Amino acid sequence: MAEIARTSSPRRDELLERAYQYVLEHGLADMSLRPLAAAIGSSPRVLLFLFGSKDGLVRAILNRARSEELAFLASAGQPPADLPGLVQATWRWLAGEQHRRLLTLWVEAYGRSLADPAGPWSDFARQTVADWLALLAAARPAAEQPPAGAAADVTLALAVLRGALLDLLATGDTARVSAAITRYLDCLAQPGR
Amino acid sequence: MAEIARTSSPRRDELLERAYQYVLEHGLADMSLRPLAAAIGSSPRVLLFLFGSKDGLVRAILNRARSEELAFLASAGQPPADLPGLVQATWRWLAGEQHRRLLTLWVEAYGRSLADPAGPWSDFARQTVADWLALLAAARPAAEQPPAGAAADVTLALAVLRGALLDLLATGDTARVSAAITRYLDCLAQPGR
DNA sequence: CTGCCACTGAAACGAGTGTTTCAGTAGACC
DNA sequence: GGTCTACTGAAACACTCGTTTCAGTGGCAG
Repeated sequence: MAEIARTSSPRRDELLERAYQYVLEHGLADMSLRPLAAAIGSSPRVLLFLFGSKDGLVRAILNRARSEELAFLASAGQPPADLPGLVQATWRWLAGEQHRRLLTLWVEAYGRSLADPAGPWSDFARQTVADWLALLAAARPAAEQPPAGAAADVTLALAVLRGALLDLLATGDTARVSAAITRYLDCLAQPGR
Repeated sequence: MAEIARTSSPRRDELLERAYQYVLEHGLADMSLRPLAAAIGSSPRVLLFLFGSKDGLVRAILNRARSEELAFLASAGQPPADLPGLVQATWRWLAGEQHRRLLTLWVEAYGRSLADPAGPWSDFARQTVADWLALLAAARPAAEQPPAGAAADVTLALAVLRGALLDLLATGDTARVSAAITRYLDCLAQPGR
């Protein structure tokens, strides 16, 4: 009979946190229960008991990752800023060394989510696009900016940030990529349309 | 005794092409030899004989995908254009429905390559960044453009294209994402610095 | 003491994995 | 005909996988 996932419990929270750290270190792709359980001081039996199935565990880990992202988004939006300000703050966060592994996991999950629309990843990609667009769309509009074309501006800002992130994660060349962001901000600062 | 990979042969080329098509359809992540072999009219025995190992097969498939990308890059650079022209041509290619599956595979491989620097993917991410930067860097410079800052311009152009691609693959919203590209091109057309 | 509860250990199940062993077959070249 | 090369089929090997079964812990409430 299939195990039913516990919705929450101290032990579950603790093991989820450790599993999350383990996945940040080793990647999601070839994670499997026995090595993971051994590394975090548990057993496959218990993981299945607490999360229902491996897919349930993966979903929980992905949600854990997303919550870290959402925490930043909330803090970034808090003193309301205009679009350039948000882009700058977001890039500072994305480029931080301490977020490399989270963001690598993010790209991995994004890729799998696109390639395999079933599975525990399913809506991961669409969901994070929505999360980020929501943050940037909340930007305080510049005075002379007409609302028409705002969607394009926000989409462009998101594209710049994500594209730069891909480059940074592959090459580690912070200087070059940050210069590109600066160039984009110059562009935003231009007057007219 | 380990099988040695054939470097090339008619049969190998034929099976590689079919395996590539199969992977475009089903993704790389949970590809395995027996189902693949059955689908393309072969057997695990033969795939191992021709490609040496599963990793060898994956490497061959990834190279096959890269060669499709390189073919476009070569054609795109051929009548030398300036940066906006290249961006426009590249976006037309990226946004084409017929390239969706190739590009999805591309993102999946990119993610795995970042998460697992060993394995058959190893340098996939770094390599494609280099491929694309090379194309864009070959852009005919605008007359008044100083060479300083060219690297930033090229990196920004690449980031815009890749970020837009991520968005497009997840949402399928061609209109919104293409509008963002247009907005970027407007930006490029601005005079000054 | 008796239930109940969240949690755990050991072992097995059945299926699927990449890979190897052995034994071929079809065709070209001498 | 004989030999060589390219390719192939069937079966086994030695795993690992997610999951299940069964049999327990220790602690806390009544």
